[in-house]
Amino acid sequence: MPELPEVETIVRGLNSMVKGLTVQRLPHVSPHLLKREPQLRQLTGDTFKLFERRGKYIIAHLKSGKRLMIHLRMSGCILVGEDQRRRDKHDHLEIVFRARRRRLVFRDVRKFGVIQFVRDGQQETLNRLGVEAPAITASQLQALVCQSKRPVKSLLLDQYVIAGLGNIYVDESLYRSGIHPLQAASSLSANEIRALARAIRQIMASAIKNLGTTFDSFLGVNGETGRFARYLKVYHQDGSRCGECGDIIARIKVGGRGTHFCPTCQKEHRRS
DNA sequence: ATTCTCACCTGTTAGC
DNA sequence: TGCTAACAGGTGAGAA
Repeated sequence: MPELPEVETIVRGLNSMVKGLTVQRLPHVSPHLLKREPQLRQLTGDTFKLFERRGKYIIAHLKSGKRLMIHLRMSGCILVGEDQRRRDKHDHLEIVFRARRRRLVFRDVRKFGVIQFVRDGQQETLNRLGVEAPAITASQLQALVCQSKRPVKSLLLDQYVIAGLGNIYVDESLYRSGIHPLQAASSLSANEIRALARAIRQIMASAIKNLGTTFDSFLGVNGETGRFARYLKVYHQDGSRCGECGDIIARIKVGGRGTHFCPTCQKEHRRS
């Protein structure tokens, strides 16, 4: 499940492998992508000028002035290669470039991924996204948590509050800062807010450096796996022992999502 | 207004 | 052994 570090890894790969290339043809565009973006074939003849990331969105700037927005959701991945790979049943978009026999494939087992041109509605979504997770400061986080009684985990997952965090990195950030996922956001102490902001920045930086986390399916554009999985302390570690205290990592549901934490290191408390 | 729940989708896994 | 049912999860629409 690509979160910010995985998307950042892909964007860097695209800037190194696809930037400057012109689309020659689209040998394959799946109906379900066309349903979301009927104009997708307009990519033909256009040139990718630059790729950037906002939260978990990939934004491709085209020579025509159009911008293409890609969200990988659960299982989307982008693969770039030279060879004539045979088409996988989960490939939904195939782009062949004019130069260098290069081709790009968008593969998405669960079909949640979205590719569409940026129009007013999409621009509005981008505008509303919260502060970029790798850059969040304690004072920014303070201003965000004090307004909400939601469980801190739910708040951190809200892309319009903080952009880029998903289930893996939220669980890891809360563990590193010793905060219980169900703790009400507005009840966090000043120390906890400082620790949480620092944990988010550190974990984002480390995960980006390690090319993301491959838990089951994430791949970079070259097909390489992320290396951050080896540093996971709680995510999908339920039943194992906490590296700090030896207690058993627990798993609960928060906002409908699997949530992993150490019952000893992350205690819920009444107020700040 | 804010927050929660569910649908979307399909490969994997648990359970009978 | 073989099958079915539950599960995973990011987001947005609709409900509470």
